[in-house]
Amino acid sequence: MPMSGLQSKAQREMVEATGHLFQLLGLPRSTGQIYGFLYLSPTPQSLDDIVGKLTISKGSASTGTRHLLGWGALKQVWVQGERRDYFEAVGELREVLSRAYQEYVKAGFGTSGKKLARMLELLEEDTKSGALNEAEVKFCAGRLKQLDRIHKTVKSVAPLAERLFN
Amino acid sequence: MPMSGLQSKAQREMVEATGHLFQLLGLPRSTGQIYGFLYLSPTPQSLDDIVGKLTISKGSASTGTRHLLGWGALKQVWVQGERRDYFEAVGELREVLSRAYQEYVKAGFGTSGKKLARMLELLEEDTKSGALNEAEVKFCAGRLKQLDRIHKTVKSVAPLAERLFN
DNA sequence: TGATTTGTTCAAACCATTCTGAACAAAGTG
DNA sequence: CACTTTGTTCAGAATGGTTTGAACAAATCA
Repeated sequence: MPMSGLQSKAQREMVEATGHLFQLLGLPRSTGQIYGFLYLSPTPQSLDDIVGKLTISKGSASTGTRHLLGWGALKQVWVQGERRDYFEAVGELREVLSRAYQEYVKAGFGTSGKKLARMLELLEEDTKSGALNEAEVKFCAGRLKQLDRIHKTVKSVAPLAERLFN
Repeated sequence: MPMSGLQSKAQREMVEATGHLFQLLGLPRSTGQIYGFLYLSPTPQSLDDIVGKLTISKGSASTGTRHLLGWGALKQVWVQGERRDYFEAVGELREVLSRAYQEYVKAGFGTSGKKLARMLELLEEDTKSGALNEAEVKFCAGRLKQLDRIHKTVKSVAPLAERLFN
């Protein structure tokens, strides 16, 4: 019985949604659940709270929270007189997203640009090694060119997209 | 020994890149490989060509090509005097991406908007059922409001993004 | 100091998804 | 019609990644 500890239906829905979203992004579902839970938690929650409310293992909770902390999506708060760590979602979601954008999307474009350049080099090699004849090389060069145009086009929206978050 | 049949290094790199990309998007790697292979193939290729060049199973090749066909990323061409099906990547990548954008991104935003609305309803219920007290509801409402603002902001770029492809 | 609480780590279990390959269906050929 | 070629389907194997839980480390307490 997952999430058995969650009284609020809104919270349950949120946990489900963020879990699903993370999964879609290729990240651990449990990490998303943790974020969703904390995002709709009015008060800071401890590791054990998370374990209890979401009924996930301590291991998942621990790695998940550290992941999110590093990511800047969570912050640790110390509750007076309490020994354990408490977590809450950072309020400024725009900043979190902005950071994510920088790290993921922008970096991604950098590498894909490099990959394109690399492929043009390899095409050069293929010409010399005779792996492709002249016509074939020409065809491939055309296709790569097309990719490059699209790459540039999409890249051109980057500065605009950045302004959305900042 | 995967991809042993590919002479061209550029093609090999492309196959690897598209395979990786698809995987990242949560789609079958082999399907991506097929697309990459055909994208840099000057001539149409048959199922058996694909099986041979990429050393994937016939099953994967069959389902992959049908997937891509339905997706509009591939087209079938009939080579005269040949019985088997031949495939080639569609030249207009922008159209493919445009379609993908429509189907994935736009649809995704639709559902996430609904999810937000649903959560506000549930918050209502939580108030009545007493699952959350007044202060808690207020807090959650604020957070959901924030999500809604972000949602609207991102949505506002949609028409602009669409123009990129069209 | 020994006992307790709390967080981390990691090997093994688990789960979901893809891939394979063989059986099958459909269509073509002689 | 029997035989070949070609594509599809699907049950089971393989793979990749997450989750668990128990052992461990670190810190606090008495």
